[in-house]
Amino acid sequence: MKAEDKTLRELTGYRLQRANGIAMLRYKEVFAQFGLRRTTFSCLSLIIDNPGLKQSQLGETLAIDRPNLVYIVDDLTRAELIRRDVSQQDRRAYALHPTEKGLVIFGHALEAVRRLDGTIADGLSAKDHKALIAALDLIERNCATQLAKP
Amino acid sequence: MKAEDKTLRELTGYRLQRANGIAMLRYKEVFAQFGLRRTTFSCLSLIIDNPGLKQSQLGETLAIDRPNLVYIVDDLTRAELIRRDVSQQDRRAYALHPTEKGLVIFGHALEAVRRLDGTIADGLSAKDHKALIAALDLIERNCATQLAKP
DNA sequence: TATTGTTATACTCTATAACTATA
DNA sequence: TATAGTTATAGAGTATAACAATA
Repeated sequence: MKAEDKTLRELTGYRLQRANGIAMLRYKEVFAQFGLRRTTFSCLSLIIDNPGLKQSQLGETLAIDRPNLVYIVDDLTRAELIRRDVSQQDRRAYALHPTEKGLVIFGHALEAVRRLDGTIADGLSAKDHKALIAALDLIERNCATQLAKP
Repeated sequence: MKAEDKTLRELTGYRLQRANGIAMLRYKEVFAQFGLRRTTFSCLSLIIDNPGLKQSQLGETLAIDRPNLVYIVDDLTRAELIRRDVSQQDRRAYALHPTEKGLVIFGHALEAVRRLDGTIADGLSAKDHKALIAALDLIERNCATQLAKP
């Protein structure tokens, strides 16, 4: 027998968290099929879109603290999906580049993720889907400015 | 200099995860003001809405595995927000009830969470907000049925 | 001095297997 | 045998402080 969550159901944050929680389980399954996790998938995508990227830029874009990137980048490097070259401009930093293998695997993973993306939003009209994305962006902006205040 | 996330931006899951991630940081701040965490807040809410609830029912409703509930319920009990009475019908189970203190603290926390709920959705019309909730529910249902298949 | 990446560490949430006591 | 709750443990993601090398 399930319990009533009527108080919680009135809260936008609760709905957001529930939808995100269960959706991420589905994405996790897909990522795993390619030896990836959510974080390694996102980082690989960014490195492909921005070859030569530094870890600090990766972290800034994805809101991942620098210490936590170390393991993620190690993971991608061990899997030979990216290589780390010492930056010519700044010998403290690494320039991250995708390998051939990284490009191929990411291509397949992205295809599968896009398929999943379609199924989780199945039943939403194009217009409603656009409104959903706009609403999520608004929430992100509202929360970011509120966090930035102090 | 931030990196381009143009590939990721096309993905519904990425938008959902970003919005949820940053929103949960805001909720976390509010919960902390009342000595709560996201999970203890949700559980306390359910126990108040369903006095006498068993842990197994809590877990079923919130999709929290039974082992993980032990610490959550311990936490609420230590804080004297709930009490655990051995169930009369089934001596293996505990009937969970809010204490007076639990009711008062939850009341204040709920008020603050509702205020935050308003601010994170600030800029959404009532109609758009309703559409957002409907879209999140649809995603949750789509993902649940897909997970249930196997 | 400030920044890049690193190490060490800790907290939260989640996940599985194996146990106990009741049913 | 099945269920309620527990213990132990491990995997993820996230967070802070302190350090070396470089700018």
